[in-house]
Amino acid sequence: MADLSGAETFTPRYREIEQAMRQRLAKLMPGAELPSDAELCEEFGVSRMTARHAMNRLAGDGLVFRVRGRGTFVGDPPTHRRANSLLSFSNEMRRQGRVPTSQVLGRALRAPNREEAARLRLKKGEKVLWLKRIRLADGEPVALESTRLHPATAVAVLRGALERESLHAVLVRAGFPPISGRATISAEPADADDARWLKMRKGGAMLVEQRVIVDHRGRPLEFTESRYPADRYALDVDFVVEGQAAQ
Amino acid sequence: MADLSGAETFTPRYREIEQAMRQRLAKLMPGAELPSDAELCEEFGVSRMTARHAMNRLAGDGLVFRVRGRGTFVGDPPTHRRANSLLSFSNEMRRQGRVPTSQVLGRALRAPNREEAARLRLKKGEKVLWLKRIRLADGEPVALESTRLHPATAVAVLRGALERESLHAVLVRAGFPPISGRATISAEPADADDARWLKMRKGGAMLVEQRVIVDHRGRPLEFTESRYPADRYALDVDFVVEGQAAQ
DNA sequence: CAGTGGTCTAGACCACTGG
DNA sequence: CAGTGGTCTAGACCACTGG
Repeated sequence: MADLSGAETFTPRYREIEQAMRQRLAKLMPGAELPSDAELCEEFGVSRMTARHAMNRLAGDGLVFRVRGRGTFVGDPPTHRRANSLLSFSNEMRRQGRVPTSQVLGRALRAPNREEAARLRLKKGEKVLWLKRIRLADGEPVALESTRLHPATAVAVLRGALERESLHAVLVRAGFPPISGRATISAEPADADDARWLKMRKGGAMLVEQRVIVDHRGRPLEFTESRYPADRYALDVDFVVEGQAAQ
Repeated sequence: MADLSGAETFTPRYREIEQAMRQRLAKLMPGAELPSDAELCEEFGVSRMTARHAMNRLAGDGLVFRVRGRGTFVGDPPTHRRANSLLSFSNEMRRQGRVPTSQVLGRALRAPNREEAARLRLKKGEKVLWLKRIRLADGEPVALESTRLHPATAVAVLRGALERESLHAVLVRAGFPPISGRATISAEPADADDARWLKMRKGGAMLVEQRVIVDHRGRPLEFTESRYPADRYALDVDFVVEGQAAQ
């Protein structure tokens, strides 16, 4: 049995250093000099490879930048590298001044297929909680959503009133706060299901988003496919041009 | 042993391994197993930390994934692009081990329409440099791109050999380095132009990306619409769940 | 010059997966 | 069980920056 919520206590040293530095960074000005690798080794009692591991992770996040021969410095203010933030459908619609509702088409605990097992990193024998919903804005159907959840969340989700409250709210309350994720966005022709539930023509263009959302330890919580009729939805993405970012 | 002969030619060992693996990856199926760290050490004659460095870079790019206790495997098909960090089309395709080419359909300096003037913040009387290209990967048409550039870039872009070099390379050389931007992603049915140039059925699903790219002062450099046939392209987006971001 | 980060070695122990 | 990737050590030489 996979205990997603369990007390998994091991934290690598580089992670501890990274977290300590994150806290320190919040109080410093951009451009301020940070301890050298050698100083970090001394302070945290680790070898240089371990200290570097921590600092290179922060550099990868854009929080610090490292200059050979000079040192390590606090990066630019976080408004520039503001990550794209995922709104729950409910919050997103409210922000647009529309009233979000959902219609639950199905909810069941069942055996995963190969893709579901891989995406959610299920162990052999674990089931997946499947959830299919229509998402509406002001009563108009805007998306058809298939969500597959890690079985650890099953009790909370099966009990939740998903017509009224957001899935993310249920997950947070159950102790599985979704933190970040990755989405793949593509286009597809509408299939019979799309046409039926979203009241559109079969073969019409759909925007399709598949996303995996993970918790604070990077463990997959949900794997969702959202299908939007082309004329009812679009996504905005901020980006940085490669090779022109910090350093 | 590291090559110490010439400073300008120095390539770290992990870089060499990384490049060698990139080439190998292009020929493998997603999910295929790759050499273990130990095997890479033997093959390339390096220590494990160096082999790991190379493979972890590939993992960071999503080209491979590593599973503790099992091994390292080829990642999902690479027609996906990390939308948060914008690669030039050319670099993106090269990273996937494909050969990028372009066919320029048109290039002209002309009066902007209302949207172009607004997006590029043109002053009254300023023209827009319009550029229409088919982007190909290994000879297969993958996108139809309409780019509108700020007139300041016109001289450089009109002179550039865009069949062979990337637009971004031309902009950088001309002193207009693209830094960041915002994209809006939607889906649309293919129109007659899409059908003609991309060799697809009219009305088929297209992934449509509109983006504005700005320079380091936030001034708009280009406004581009890219149209991808649904079955030949997808975008990846990393995100942070709202209200749960680290720090 | 002393100090910095970049690269690299040759080991080690660990948790984990599969047969 | 043997094999995997994750973590870590205690060294090393390097190119580079500044004073």
